[in-house]
Amino acid sequence: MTAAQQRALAKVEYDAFLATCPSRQLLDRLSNKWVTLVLAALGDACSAPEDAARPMRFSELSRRVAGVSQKMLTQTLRSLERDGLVTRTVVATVPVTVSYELTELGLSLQETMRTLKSWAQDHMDDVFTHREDYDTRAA
Amino acid sequence: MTAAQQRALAKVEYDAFLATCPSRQLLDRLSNKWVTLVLAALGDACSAPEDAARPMRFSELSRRVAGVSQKMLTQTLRSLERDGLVTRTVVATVPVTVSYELTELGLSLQETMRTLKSWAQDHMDDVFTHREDYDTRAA
DNA sequence: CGGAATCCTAACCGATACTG
DNA sequence: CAGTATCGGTTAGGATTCCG
Repeated sequence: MTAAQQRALAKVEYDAFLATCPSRQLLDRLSNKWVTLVLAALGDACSAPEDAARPMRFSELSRRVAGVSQKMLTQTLRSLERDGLVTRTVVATVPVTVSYELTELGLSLQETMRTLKSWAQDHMDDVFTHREDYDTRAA
Repeated sequence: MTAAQQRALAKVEYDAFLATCPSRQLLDRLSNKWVTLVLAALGDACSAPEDAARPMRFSELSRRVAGVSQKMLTQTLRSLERDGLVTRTVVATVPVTVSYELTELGLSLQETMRTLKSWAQDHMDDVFTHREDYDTRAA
């Protein structure tokens, strides 16, 4: 019996509020700006709904998620791949072509990530106002 | 004219994909495990829907978000307060009583954070399976 | 093009001690 | 109880260089 099968039988109740819960580590990895942005980017590569989650190349992602270093993009994509959220496809052209695409699992999370990104954009002004108020009050 | 008024007139289009966009910094702060857990905790303090977002005391939060240090909890709560996501109320008892509660702004984000936390819990087993597969393949 | 490997600094963050 | 302040280790993550 594999470890996965043992877990399936165990029917563990995960609770990220508990420090030692495995889902806490997962939440940890997901609560990361690059993870959020990469998943959001892979989710809305196109405006057309039918191919909203088309595969993107490394350089394309790099441009879309402005400011991300090569190292962080690679690292982020590797962890997403390992966790089964994205697939990595290599085409042996010269030079090599690598494309990343959301899996079904990744798709189910990407909606939340896009919501989070949108929230930040939509409420930036509100937050600015509150900060000014807070800083004024403190001074 | 205040800076806030100027921004309101400017009707800026924020885009967190841009490195210099203010919303990127905000997304950065929000993409943090303690922020996620604290907002989630403040959001489902009770199981009853009518007071699902009741105020919580510092020590209560500290217990709920297991493993958080005083320092990080304080720091997280301060930033959330400054950004207008939570309110901090001090009652001058002996010893002092401090309670935190989500604002309307915080409430609007808390749903997303709870979704994220739930996702991590619900898909932990999927992720485990993928990791094993990935690690086996690599070995 | 899409990385891997190295170095190095800035920040995060936990532990501890002290306070009103 | 609910913090503040300080120290110090760990790590995140940028810059650079090299490679198939």
